[in-house]
Amino acid sequence: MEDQFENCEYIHIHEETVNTVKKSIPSENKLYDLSDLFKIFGDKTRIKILYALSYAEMCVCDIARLTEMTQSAISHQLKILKSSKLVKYRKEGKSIFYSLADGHVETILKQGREHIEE
Amino acid sequence: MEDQFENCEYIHIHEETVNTVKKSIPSENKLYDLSDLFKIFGDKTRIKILYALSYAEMCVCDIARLTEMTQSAISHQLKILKSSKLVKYRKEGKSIFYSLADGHVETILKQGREHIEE
DNA sequence: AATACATATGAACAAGTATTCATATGTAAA
DNA sequence: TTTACATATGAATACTTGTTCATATGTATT
Repeated sequence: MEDQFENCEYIHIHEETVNTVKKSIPSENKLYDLSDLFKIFGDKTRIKILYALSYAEMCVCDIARLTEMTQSAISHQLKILKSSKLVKYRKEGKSIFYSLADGHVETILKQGREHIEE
Repeated sequence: MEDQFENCEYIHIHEETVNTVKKSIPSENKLYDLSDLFKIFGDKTRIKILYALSYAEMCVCDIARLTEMTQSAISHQLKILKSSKLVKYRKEGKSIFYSLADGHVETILKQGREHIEE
């Protein structure tokens, strides 16, 4: 990683901009957590699950059939969605019903959709 | 992909839910585009670039130094951010100044941050 | 035209990840 | 306490992707 700036002349006007911005951006840890969160949304299967749950709570098998994917695949994905607190669940007999954890999910989906639909 | 529902008994109450939800969720193409968009946010380097540009327009070299990464890496990432219309740019002499393309970026970042900070 | 700076790009490698398959765990009914 | 259903999980594979390295293109200055 040495000489990483070999292409850049840093005796110029933007020196100050870099320093100011460097102080303003969130910490490394926060950026890490943020990108981790958005990674979750970066998969078609998970997006589909999240959209589905925005309309109704559903059990694993329902989601499997809706998405036409295997029960195993959905279960793996739900585990990821659970661990990032995007979905919550409740047990009822043999079934487990999943639903969205909070309103941020829908807001994020909405903003994303607005962006691509322009 | 045969027998993908072998674990599920579909002679039960949720039949109707599945059908209703199936009609409500966005099309495959839209889900694909959406997940593609969020993939962009799912990388620490790109998140950092987006945050940086939310404070000031910057040239490639400035961003490289700010992030302490190579010019090449940043250039590759900017290409991705350009092609998904998250950043725009203007030329000035030898430099190219990048900035955020629209307000959605900041809204999405803000929502994400709210989610992880709870 | 030649030089120097700023940015872009292609190929290759390393690291991460979504799905499948087989199987395990949990839960209720008989 | 068997049996059947619902969900979870570990390992393996195939696929994707971020960075590096080397080099190319673009742009101004001399």
